[in-house]
Parts: sequence; structure tokens; C-alpha cells
Amino acid sequence: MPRTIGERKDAIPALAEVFRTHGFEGASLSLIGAATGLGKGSLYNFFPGGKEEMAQAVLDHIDGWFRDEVFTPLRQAAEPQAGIREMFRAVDQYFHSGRRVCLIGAFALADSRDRFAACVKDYFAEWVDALAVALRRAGISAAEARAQSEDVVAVIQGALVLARAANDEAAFGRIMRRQERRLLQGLPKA
Amino acid sequence: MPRTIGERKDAIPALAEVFRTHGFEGASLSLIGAATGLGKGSLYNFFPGGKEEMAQAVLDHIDGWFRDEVFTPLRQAAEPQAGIREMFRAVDQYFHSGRRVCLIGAFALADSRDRFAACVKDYFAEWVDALAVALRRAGISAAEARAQSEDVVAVIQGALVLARAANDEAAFGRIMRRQERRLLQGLPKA
DNA sequence: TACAAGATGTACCTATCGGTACAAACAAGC
DNA sequence: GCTTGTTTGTACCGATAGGTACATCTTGTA
Repeated sequence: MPRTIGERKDAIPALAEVFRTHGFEGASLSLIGAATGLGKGSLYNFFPGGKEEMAQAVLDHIDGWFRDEVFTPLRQAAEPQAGIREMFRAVDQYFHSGRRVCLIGAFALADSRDRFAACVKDYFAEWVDALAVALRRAGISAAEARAQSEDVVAVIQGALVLARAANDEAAFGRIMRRQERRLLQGLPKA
Repeated sequence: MPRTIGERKDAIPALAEVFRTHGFEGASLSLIGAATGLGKGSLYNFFPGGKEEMAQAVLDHIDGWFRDEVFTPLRQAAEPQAGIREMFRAVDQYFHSGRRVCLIGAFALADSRDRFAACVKDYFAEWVDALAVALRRAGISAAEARAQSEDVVAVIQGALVLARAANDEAAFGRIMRRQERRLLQGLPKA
């Protein structure tokens, strides 16, 4: 009979780290094996589709995390302001204050974009949309909310680029804090 | 006797395109050969250091372009406002309105960052610094100028990520135009 | 304890990787 | 037309890529 524990899941954090560090092409099976502690046998047992299925599993996991921790709070928080604050908090935590890179952002820039196009596209579309919902609920017009959301999601991605380029984690926090302040101060009725 | 024309230079645009499209690891010598129309013989004749030297040459070329077309205008324009407008114009042109990706940004996110750390770091540092100079000359305090510059450079990089993720070039233009407006309207004496 | 099904290590496959060696083709100056 | 140095194509190298085959453990259940 099969094991009750899905070991597949346990490999995902390590897989995510490898893909984040080396990209899709750069993440060789030997690196993946070293990072997860699994041999090819196990790897191809859990992910018969090979590297592509591994990456897809990681993307799905990231997607789920953001849905639960960021998008849903943004859409459903009793106070939209609280949802927005929660977004900045969760994002700062997730990206380890800029020391960690956004895998989906990195995939978007590389030619992995085409391979995982739907996933990459949906992730950002959902993020922008969820933030726009919060802003609209906070009293901003639909058009203005979309514009602000697009800008904020963009600046977060850019902050990750800058922080990593300069090897200066502090930069990420600085940019994030300014955006949060700007966004919340721009809302009506304080 | 040697040829007077340095053919090496002529290969750089094609090289840049390959690295932009496939990243450093993904740009195989066969792809490079196909893109440039050069065989290994020529390639290693012009770039004895191999792929790494090719990428470095591309980075240097990009750096030079931005220095001439963006950083210097920002620092030296008679009217700082004009320098800023010129920055947005040149950047929009360079990135083909969001259809093209920033190679240095992509390198920053990948592990190519370590290989070309100095170049990657300087590029963004110079950009932020040059923009801050323009803002200061336009009458903004040093601290505020640095903050605004960081935010704007970040949002440009993020806009490239978003545009490519959504496969929506228009997004880049939208974000850029909003930033330009916000930046110029925030300056004293109109 | 025996069995079935999942989990794992190892050996092996072909293709391609980045890089080297080198001889032939080429161009320019005398 | 010869010489000199550059530019090229081609053959080749060891290493590693992603992936498959399969025999051997493990493990939960009866």
C-alpha cells in the first residue's frame, strides 16, 4: 500500500530554492539532487515529467502561498487598509527582506516565460487585481486603483532587482516602506 | 596586416539579443553562432575568453550606451527637467516600449549576478545617482532625491517584468508615463 | 510473515555543452 | 607573387546535460 505522507511536497521548498538561485536552465539535475537530498530515482518517481514538472509544482506552490497570504487578505480584509498593510508585511517576509528573489519575476524575464506563460501571467494579473480591489474598497476610483496597483506591484519587483544588484538588502525595505506610506496616505478619510 | 575594421564590435548587438533572450547559461554557443552568423573559429578569435568575455563586452556596451544617452543628460542637461524627460524617452526607446528586457536586470536576478557583480552593481548605482543629481538640481533635498530616484529606477525594472509577464507591451508605457508625470509634478516651481 | 506498491540507487543512453587545435582561406604591403 | 598575420571552418575533446531502465530496498497491510 502507498505511504500516507506525500513526500513530493517535502521536496518543494528545496526545489524552489534551487530554481530561484540558478534559474530553470541553470538548475541541473545534479544540483537539484544535492539540494533536495534525493537521487534521480526518487525525483522521477515524484515528478515523472522531469524538471518541467518540478518547476511547475514550485510555481503552483508559490501561487497558492500568495493566494492565501496576500491576495485573499487584500480582497476580503474587513478593513482594506489592514489588507494592504498585511500585503507589505507578508511580501517582506516572503522575500526575506530582499535577500530572496521572486522566482516568477525571474522566469518572466528569462525564456522560461514561454514555458510557464499561463502561470507567470496569472500570478501578476491576480496580484494587481487583488490590490486594485482593496484600493477600490478604500474609496478610490476603479481606474485610479488599477493604475496604483500596477505601479506598486512593479516597484516591488523592481526593488528585488535593485536589492540583488546592489547586494544591499536594506534597499528593498526602504523602497517597500515608502510605497506603503505613499499608498496609505493617498487614501480618502485617512 | 590587421584589418582596420574591428569586426568584434559588429557582433555585439546580436550577442546582446541572444543573452537577453536566453540568459547567460541558456545562450549556448550554437545559439550564439546562429544569431551572429559566426562560427566558433571567429567567435573565439574575437573573444578569446569565450562566453564570459562575450557577455562582458555586451555589458560594457550597454553601460556605455546608458552613460551617453541617459546618465550624462541627467547630470548635465541645462534644464534638469529636460534631462529627466530625455531619460524616459531614451529608456522607452531602448526597451522597445517594453518588448525588450533589461539584460542587466535579468542578470541581477540570476546567478550570473555573481559573475558580473561589479558591472551589475555599478549600472544601477550610476542610474540612481544620475537621476538623484537631476532631482537635486531641480530643487529637491538630497535625501528626497535619492529616495525618489531609487523608486523610479525600481519601478522601471519592475515595469519590464510586468510587461513581459503579461505579454502586454502597453503596460510598460502606462507605468512609465505615470512615473514621469508624478516625478515632474513633484518638482518645485513647476 | 508474506505480499504488493511505492521509494530509491545505479548503470547507462544520446545529445549537447563550452572549449581547443589546426589547417585552409583570406587580405594587405612590399 | 610572395610573405605575414588574421579570419574562418572543421574535427575533435572531456564533461555534463536530461532522461530511462531496472533491480533492489522499504513499508504498510492483511
